[in-house]
Amino acid sequence: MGTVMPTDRRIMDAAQYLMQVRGYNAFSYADVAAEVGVRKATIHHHFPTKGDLARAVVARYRADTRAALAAIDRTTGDPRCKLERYVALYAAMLRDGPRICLCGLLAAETPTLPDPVRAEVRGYFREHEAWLSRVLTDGVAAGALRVAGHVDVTAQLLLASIEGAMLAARAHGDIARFDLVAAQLLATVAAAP
Amino acid sequence: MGTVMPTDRRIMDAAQYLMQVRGYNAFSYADVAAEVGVRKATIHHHFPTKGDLARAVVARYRADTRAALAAIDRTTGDPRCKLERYVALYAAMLRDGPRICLCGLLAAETPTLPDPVRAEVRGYFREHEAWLSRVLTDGVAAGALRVAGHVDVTAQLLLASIEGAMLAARAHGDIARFDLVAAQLLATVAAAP
DNA sequence: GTCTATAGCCCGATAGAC
DNA sequence: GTCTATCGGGCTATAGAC
Repeated sequence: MGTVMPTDRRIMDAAQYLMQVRGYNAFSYADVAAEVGVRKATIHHHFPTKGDLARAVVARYRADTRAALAAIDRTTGDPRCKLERYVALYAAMLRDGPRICLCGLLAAETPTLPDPVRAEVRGYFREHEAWLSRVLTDGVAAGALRVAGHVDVTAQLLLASIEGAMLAARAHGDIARFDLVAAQLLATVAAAP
Repeated sequence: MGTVMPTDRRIMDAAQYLMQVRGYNAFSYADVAAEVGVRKATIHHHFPTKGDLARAVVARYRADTRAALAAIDRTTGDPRCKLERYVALYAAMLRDGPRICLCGLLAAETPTLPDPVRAEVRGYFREHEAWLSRVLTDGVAAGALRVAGHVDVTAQLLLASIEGAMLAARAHGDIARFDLVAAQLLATVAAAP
């Protein structure tokens, strides 16, 4: 039957959840240990320092979302459809508990992060902006999208607005706001021609 | 000659700076005390708990920005000019040290905030969205602005995008990105007719 | 209103038995 | 690889002298 999930994966799952809810500075080894059902020392065995744990979690998060982008590319060729699926990734996250984008939250905490974690977060932003930029470029070339201004800046605007919309939804305690704002964003910034 | 600034104001100034850099969960009474040049007990005398201090700081921040919005309304009647000045408020904050919008950062930390602080942050978002909504409504009525879709949602989009652009600038360690993205935002979402 | 001193707790991290 | 036990330190908050 189903294989038991290894301890280091269960630790990362718990740590990711806690970080998406509370951020880097407000979760502890004790929190993770309680969630997983092991002792703090066990976590230190797998991830010696808190920075090590956070770095591993963000690196896996990047890899997971990279795979999600590849899946989108494989599934559809329509640029507007790609952007809608991209937004849907974040909407699903919001709907599944009080979580927001891990890298959006960590971006806010940038000045307090260990250097390796900061580097991973920066990589996330670069990577997603590059993917969005490519989708926009293809869409414009194919005549499927209308973009005003530079494509690269528009890609940055898309990511920033999505991250900001998650923040605002959290501030209001109203997840539905994200869907409304994101829909308006796509309609305005990457409009049909 | 110049009056000496009262201790409680100096405490709030230091606390606000630290909160805009590190957030609620990563600043301490010891940090504030060191910055102000008093002992921790002195801060507890003026603000008994950390939640009291944070609430007072956010309430003052709201009042300050409310005054800034009123100043914009007094200075110009042109809606596009108002929006540009609004963005300039945030750009000035970013340029003046590693700070971002206090309420954007606290929004990310929402689940860990004391209730009164959370309420103040929520009030900030409501208030600014309402002001933006009014500017957009006036601009559309006067034929000075072109807004696609609902005005209220567009106002929410504007605020969310600005907050998100500050996050992205922080993640990249590149303040200049904010100005580019914000300019593109205004040109696209609240375009000239 | 500011200070010294300290309580009581939680933190990240380590040592060493099993 | 997981445990018990603990270290050293920072945290919020309080008591009480001046």
